[in-house]
Parts: sequence; C-alpha cells; structure tokens
Amino acid sequence: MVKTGETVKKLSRKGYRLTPQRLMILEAVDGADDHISAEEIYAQVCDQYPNLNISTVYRTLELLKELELVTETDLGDGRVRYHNIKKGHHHHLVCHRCGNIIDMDEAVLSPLKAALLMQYGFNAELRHLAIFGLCKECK
Amino acid sequence: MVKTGETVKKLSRKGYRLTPQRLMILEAVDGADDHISAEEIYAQVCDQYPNLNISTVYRTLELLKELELVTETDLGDGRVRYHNIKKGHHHHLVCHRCGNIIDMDEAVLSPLKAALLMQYGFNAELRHLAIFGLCKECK
DNA sequence: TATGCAGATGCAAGGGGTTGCAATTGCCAA
DNA sequence: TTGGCAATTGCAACCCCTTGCATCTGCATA
Ligand SMILES: [Zn+2]
Ligand SMILES: [Zn+2]
Ligand SMILES: [Zn+2]
Ligand SMILES: [Zn+2]
Repeated sequence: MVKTGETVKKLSRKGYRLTPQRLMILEAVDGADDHISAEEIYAQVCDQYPNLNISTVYRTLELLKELELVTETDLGDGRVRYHNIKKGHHHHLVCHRCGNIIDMDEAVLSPLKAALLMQYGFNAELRHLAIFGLCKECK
Repeated sequence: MVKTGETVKKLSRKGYRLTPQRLMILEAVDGADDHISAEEIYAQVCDQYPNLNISTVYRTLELLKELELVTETDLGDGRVRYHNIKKGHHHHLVCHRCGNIIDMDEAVLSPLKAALLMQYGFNAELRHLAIFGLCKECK
C-alpha cells in the first residue's frame, strides 16, 4: 500500500527525506492487520535492520502523523497505537470493565463537531478517538 | 472544602483508611485554584511532610478517582491534572497551535452521550474531557 | 491488652515515551 | 568532484507514571 513515489513527494515538499528507516517503519505500519504499537513496529523492523533505535521509530511516527500518513489512538492500555490513515476514519468505544472495543463510524461525531464550531468557533480534530465507558453487557 | 467525616465514611465503606498522607494530598488538590498535577501536589505536601513518596501520591489520586472525589484530565502537556469533583463537571477545548484552553459546559456532550447509548447501547463516561483542535483565532 | 491481619507506605526498578547532543548521511551548489 | 550544510540517526539521559516487594500501621477480635 506504500506508494514510495508519492511518499517521497510529500516528504520532500517539506524538506524531509525518505530514509530506509522511515520506509521500513511505514511498511510495518502498513502491513499490520490491526492497530500497531511503536514497540511492535520496532521489533518487526529490527528483524531486517538491527541497528534501528526505538527513538527513531517514535520520531518517524511523529513525522508521519504530521504528514497525515498515519493516525494514532490510545485505547487505554498504556501505549499508543497507529495505523495507516487510508484504512479509513473511525473511532472506538472502549468498555473499561470487559475490555470490549466497538468500532464506530466517523459520522457519529459530526453533530458534536458542528456544535463546537457553531458555539465556540472551535475547529475540533476528532480523528481516531477512543471513548471510554461501559458496553451494553456491562452496564 | 474537605469534609473529613464524610471522606472517612466514603473510604471505610470500602475498607480503606484516611491516612495523614491521603488527607494532605486531598487538601492539596482541594486548595489548588486550578487543575493541579501530581508533581505539584507532591512538592506541596512535601513541605510539611518530607517523607512522602511520589508513588503514594499517584496511588492516592487513583483511589480518590475511584471514590469520585477527584477527576483527572490530560490537557496535552504530558502530564495528567486533577481537581476536586465538586468544582463542577466541565470539559476543555485545547488549541494545539496557540495553547489556548476554552472551558466548555458538560451539556455540550449530552447529545453525543445519548446517541452512543441509542445506537450502540454504550454508556460513555464523558467526564472532564479535553478535545483538541484549532481555536477561532488559529483556524 | 495482646495478637492477627489486611491496608498503606517507601523504595527501587521498570515501562512507555521524549530530548539534547554528537556523529553520520545525503542533497546541492560551486 | 568536492565542500558545505541541513536533515537524520543512535545513544544516553531524562520525564511521567506504575508496580513488586518488604516494612510498617492501625483496626478488630479474643
Ligand atoms: Zn482505530
Ligand atoms: Zn463491557
Ligand atoms: Zn477542568
Ligand atoms: Zn489557537
């Protein structure tokens, strides 16, 4: 799914380079079936390039967020998770009793976004959110 | 604002004690004008009781949350902040360009809460939230 | 009052993530 | 080709917070 040409363009437009490390990290995010953590990316890339440092992973993820190539979310388990932005915008409802995670369409938050803009002139970034509470079974 | 008698009752109902450390920590949260961080609580209480350990502060804050005596929120500056739950339910809109923080009434999120309950049977805990984005000036 | 026992604390180590710095890399212009 | 220079990296130290463990505290019961 990584289109190297486009990625290079997006990076170089801001004076950044597509280094081997960055490419491998992006591929790891891309190849993951689910949300992947920095530590998991690190372990995976280390298999082919053991020199990689974990701080490079974090810095790269920061960069990829900035370029809107990946999104992050914190599902409440003490680490942030990432996925390619092309996997579609969505949010999660996290039950903190049973741990169940319900996927939720982006549209559910549209009225809130509109209300915040209307009432406060605030342009909320409601991207890949996790909302905590109790699910149907645990209520 | 700390009512020792009531607090003791709330604690002992679950088999917990109101230790001097816990009382001092609660008083620090209570006496703060604004949202206060664990480190600030620690520094403040240490003035009168230098033996206090930072992990006791964190454990106590966890307990006070559980008993619904304090709420926490993460305003995006890399540390969690707390205040007494009696200061009223509210949320914050945080501009991540200029850093401006707009206070927001609880009611703004009521429609969302209702929608989540209706559509997903999910009972969301939307308590003392921070929503990030761009304020009117920075848009 | 003496004994038992769960709750609470201090301490040190650990986990996830960030940052300052010096060394390295790779583009670009001469 | 060769410097020059900014971007990038690895490394180590640090920050915020959590956790395992041994010690200590204080209520309850006999
Ligand atoms: Zn997701
Ligand atoms: Zn549940
Ligand atoms: Zn607040
Ligand atoms: Zn702003």
